[in-house]
Amino acid sequence: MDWQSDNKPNEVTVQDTFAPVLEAWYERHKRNLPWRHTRDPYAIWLSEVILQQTRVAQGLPYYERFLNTYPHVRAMAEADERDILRLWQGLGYYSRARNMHQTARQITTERAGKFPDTYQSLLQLKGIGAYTAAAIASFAFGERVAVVDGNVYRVLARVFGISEDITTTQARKTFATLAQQLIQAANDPATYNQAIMEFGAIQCTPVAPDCLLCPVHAHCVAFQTGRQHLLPVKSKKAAVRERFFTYIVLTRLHPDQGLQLAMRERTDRDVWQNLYDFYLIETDEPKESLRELSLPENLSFILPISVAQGHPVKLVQLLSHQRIRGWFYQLIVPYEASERLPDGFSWFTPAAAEQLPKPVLITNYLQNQLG
DNA sequence: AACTCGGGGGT
DNA sequence: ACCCCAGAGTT
Repeated sequence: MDWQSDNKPNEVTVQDTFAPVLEAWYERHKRNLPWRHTRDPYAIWLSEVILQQTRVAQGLPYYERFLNTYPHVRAMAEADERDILRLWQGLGYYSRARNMHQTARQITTERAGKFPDTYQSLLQLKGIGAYTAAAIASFAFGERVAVVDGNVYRVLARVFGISEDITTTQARKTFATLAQQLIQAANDPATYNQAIMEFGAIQCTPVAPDCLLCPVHAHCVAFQTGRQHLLPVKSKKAAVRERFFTYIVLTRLHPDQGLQLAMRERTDRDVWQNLYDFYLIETDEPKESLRELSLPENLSFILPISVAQGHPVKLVQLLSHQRIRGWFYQLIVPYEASERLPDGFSWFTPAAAEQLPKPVLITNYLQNQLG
């Protein structure tokens, strides 16, 4: 007997008991997380943006640093985007930080710092999609709107035996509709939303779910049919793209400030937008030396008069969708010629470079070279 | 609907 | 290796 079986009129169905059971489970098992002790929509919004596609353990220190640095939305609005990105450094998906900053400014200037307080109005803001709007609306304002995140897909797919491919638009509708039905029976919408996500994170885990101690296993289609490991169904992703980055690390010796590095902001519509790196030549094949490269015009002046420093440093950065192999050549530019840098580049001391937002690959290189 | 956007942790 | 993570924006 599963929870999809026929509902007779005037009979308590499992759809009525699912939410209260999870709420009860939550009160016994919930973790103590800082954003669960506030109803400040700003703090909740911040936590939700940080936690998009990010594990709690990874996001937690960022949440604390952001809230300390920018205690309210106006403080974030008044910050420089560069400092926001620097604080975000290492979290990935940097458009989250840019959109968050834009939304902070909009709320500060157009709404006098007051957050929208409904699901629909929250949805209008940059960086707030269906999940985040539901999370803020329920946690901060008590609206009865169901969150649907990766945990919810997994829990509902298993308990209700739904084998639709969760990457399809049709399946998203199926799960959203079911989730919205289930939250109707919740004692408290905010608690229920927290509960189902916590349940997915702790009990109904992707691998080796703890079914024997699960409070709903008697009604779980997946458990009753031994299909826990087969649900949810998710089509495979595209292969990882291989990229080859040759970095020309131009350096000079400033008479007063010592060593400096030439860096620039990445502005292309590509990975690491608005982060800083070095002069980059990308090739579609690995290049074993500088001689194999056809060097661009804007290096033709500076390169021949510069002095290469030994062997290149080789580092690999693995992203979810790309594998970037970086070869770093350090060159020392004669100080007399060092003002003629390619467009967009400026000189930074190591201390100044430290303050710039950078990809992890670049941070690792600087760490290796400068200690 | 398909693609793109990071980085880290678990198995 | 592969999978997943309190997803969203763009094409």
